[in-house]
Amino acid sequence: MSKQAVVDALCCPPLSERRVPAETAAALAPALKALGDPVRLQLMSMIASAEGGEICVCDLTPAFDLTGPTISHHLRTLREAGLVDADRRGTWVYYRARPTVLHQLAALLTVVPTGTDATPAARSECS
Amino acid sequence: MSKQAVVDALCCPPLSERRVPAETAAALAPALKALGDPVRLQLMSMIASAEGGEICVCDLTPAFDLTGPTISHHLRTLREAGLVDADRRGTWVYYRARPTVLHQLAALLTVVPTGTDATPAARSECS
DNA sequence: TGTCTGATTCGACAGACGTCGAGACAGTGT
DNA sequence: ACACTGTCTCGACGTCTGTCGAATCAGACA
Repeated sequence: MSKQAVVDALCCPPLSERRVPAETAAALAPALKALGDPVRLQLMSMIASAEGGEICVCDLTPAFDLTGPTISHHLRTLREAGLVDADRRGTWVYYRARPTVLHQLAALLTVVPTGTDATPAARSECS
Repeated sequence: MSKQAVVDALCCPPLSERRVPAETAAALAPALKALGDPVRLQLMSMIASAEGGEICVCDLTPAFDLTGPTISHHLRTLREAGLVDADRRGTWVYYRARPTVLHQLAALLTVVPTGTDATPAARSECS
């Protein structure tokens, strides 16, 4: 995952503070795109809000009116966007959120009060 | 724009605090999808960070290696997602950011420290 | 080993998306 | 009225996406 490495290396000036450079846009857009589907947004939320920090695919699949392969496809998309991580434990596969990219997106979308001045309060911590 | 009304009416429990309901996901996903393209992410940033709060299409178009119609198409997508507003003033058309949806997205993507507890500091103001 | 269950991959299909060129529309200025 | 400039709409194109059923892979357990 070389793209993942790029995402990890970038950091988070709010979108409304200065123009986001092409490379940052290219690196972060795939994560936004991955969350830009209602099913994946719910999946992401279920994973991120899961008790114990992880959730089994077997709990994810029945929550939607979709087939197993389709859910699997959406989970793969989230995985490739660097938003979640999976690991198999015995028969079941568990998914866990990766907060790093989520942090970056939240910081990017933070709106500073007025157009041009830099407000430090708007900056969330970033690796 | 009935979808826009829905977006405006919704509000912002962080994605990682509790599972986002299907209706919220359906309402917010289009905005994330709209930002999930590198060109549109840069356009959004240029608009949101513009001096005076607005920017002319004639300043947007030459910043990309794309034709006018293509930029126009992307701007329409942002407009339909409720992220920007346009108005024509004489020959030129100016675009302005709508912070409401951006606020909601930032709040949604905010990651609360540990899986289950609600942290009030993570909540940004929301109309 | 064989079989069963859970999850992923593969192949296919309809629909959506990003891009372009050509044409239409809106305002300005002659 | 006419021409010019800036922006948008339309139609077309190849590509990507979401979905499914069928097949495959990974472990568990007889």
